[in-house]
Amino acid sequence: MNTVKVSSPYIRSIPSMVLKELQWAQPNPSYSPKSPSMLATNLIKSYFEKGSVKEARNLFDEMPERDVVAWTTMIAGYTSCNYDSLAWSMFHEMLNEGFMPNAFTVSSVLKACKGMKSYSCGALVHGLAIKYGLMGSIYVDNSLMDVYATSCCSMKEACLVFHDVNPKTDVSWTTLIAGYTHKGDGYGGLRAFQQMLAEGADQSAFSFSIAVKACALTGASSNGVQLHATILKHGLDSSLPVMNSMIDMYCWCQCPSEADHCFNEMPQKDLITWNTLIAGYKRSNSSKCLALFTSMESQGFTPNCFTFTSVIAACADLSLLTCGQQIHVDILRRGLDKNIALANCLVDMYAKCGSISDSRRIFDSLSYKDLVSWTSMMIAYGVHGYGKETVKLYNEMVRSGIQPDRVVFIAVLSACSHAGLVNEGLTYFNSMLTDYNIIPDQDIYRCVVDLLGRAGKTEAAYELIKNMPVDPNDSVWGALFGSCKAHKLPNLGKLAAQFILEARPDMAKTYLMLSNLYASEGDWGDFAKMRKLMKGLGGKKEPGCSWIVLKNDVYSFVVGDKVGPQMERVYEVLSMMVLHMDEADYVPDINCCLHDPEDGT
DNA sequence: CTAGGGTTAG
Repeated sequence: MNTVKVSSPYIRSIPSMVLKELQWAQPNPSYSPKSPSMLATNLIKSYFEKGSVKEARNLFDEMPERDVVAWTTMIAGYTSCNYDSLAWSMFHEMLNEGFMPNAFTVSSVLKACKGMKSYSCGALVHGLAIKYGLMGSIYVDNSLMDVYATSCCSMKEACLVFHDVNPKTDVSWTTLIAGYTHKGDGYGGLRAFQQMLAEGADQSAFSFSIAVKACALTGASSNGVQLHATILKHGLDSSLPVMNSMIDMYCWCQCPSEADHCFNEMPQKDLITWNTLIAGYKRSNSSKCLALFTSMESQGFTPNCFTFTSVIAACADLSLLTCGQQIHVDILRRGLDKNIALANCLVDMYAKCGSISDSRRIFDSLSYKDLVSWTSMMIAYGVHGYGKETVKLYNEMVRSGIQPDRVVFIAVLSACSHAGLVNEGLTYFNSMLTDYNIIPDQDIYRCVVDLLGRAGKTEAAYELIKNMPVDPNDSVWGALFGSCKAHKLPNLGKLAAQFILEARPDMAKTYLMLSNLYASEGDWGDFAKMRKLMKGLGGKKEPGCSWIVLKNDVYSFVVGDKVGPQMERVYEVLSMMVLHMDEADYVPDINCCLHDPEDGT
């Protein structure tokens, strides 16, 4: 017999080209299918590999006989295409039809549990793995650890599993380190990495890249520098993930020249290399972020959603509306506008560049809005002073079934405080505590103190501070100080200022306001003391600046600017504005202005 | 025949 029997009902959905391949392969004597479904199983796998999920499913549905391998292929295939819940229901169906899962099946379905971040699914499979005697398979153990690390808030469960893995492989260690690191616990990740070294486990590019990521999270470069040396010693600097991680670490640890050095020395780069450095510079030097973006295409790299989110955020930081609009066009041209994270970033950019109607247009165009979309739009309204709109949006969001988080409450509370919606704000604060069990942190307290303080309820704000479960930080006291200043409560103000200066002795603004307060009371001794302390800070305080974009150039101004292009014209316009202010009987409050008493500016 | 870990945004 030299042809494949094609009478099986499931074979008809196989494309004729593939059939030819199969017929050609058949005479090969080494080819001996172990089960009747093997051909179909291999095809299912290749369908998944090229993303043809529907075709894979059709073929599976038409198989007259399915074995555990076919089922496992379906489960693993769905997961590899990010259809984790479909993988999970496949597993259910398989059990219902009486099949016994093997180690392959269990590790595949555990990967689906990880994708769903489902602790309960993971625990259920854990139980089944014990029942079927599959614990002890290194694949099962490692993937179970991974599920627990991803789905539990602590690493306790993952560590319990890890403890019993024997022998531990570099995969086990990498999974453990990644568990801590992905939770944001850089020191936990580093501790696990050190333990791994102490136990003499094999080191790989995998474990190094995640360990370097852990260093990035700690924000201190000392560990990272040591790792860098070890990586060079092991010759692992040829691994892109390792070096990309290294660039990221140097950026997070404020070592831009080291990040540049790694970047320039890399003989090969990928898109992630570029994106990592671009994202790093977005946080420290937005102009350089834009410059890198401009040069990446000439080096043969095509920007993606990651690139654009950084670049759009850089435009937002620099308030470059025209630049942001041009890049937005680029995003539309490349069809990336459906990416939700990027769209959220655009909402933020337009708001920061003063074009709130564009923010709203993008927000409305989203077919699916996530928590960040709602938050971005609420913050956009908030900074523009549209408190009522923020509150409206909050209510809409809750109605649409999205659970607000800490950041949402910061947005709502600060919007309420700027719009004078005291009672609404307090209602949301209570709802946050009782309906959503969010433990208020310093930022939330600052918002509530500000809410009360702006409304003139300074004493109530002070009472709240006194009853805080943790020691209030300088920004909480700062909110109270602002209220004391606005509502002329010098004694409480002095108290608040003392607390601020205790935590932040570098706050020039606070010394100034405090000295003005002493002056108004005729307390010239304390006045002089404050001025002296302030002078001691030297030029540490960065002056606030304004700027204007003309054509493609940004012109920025600070107080007392004497040189610069067309400065005479600037001062001309300035004096005209002062005239207008006088005409409108506007008396500016210069009490909070920073000025140098020496030269009278 | 079927299974595992790492890097970039928000």
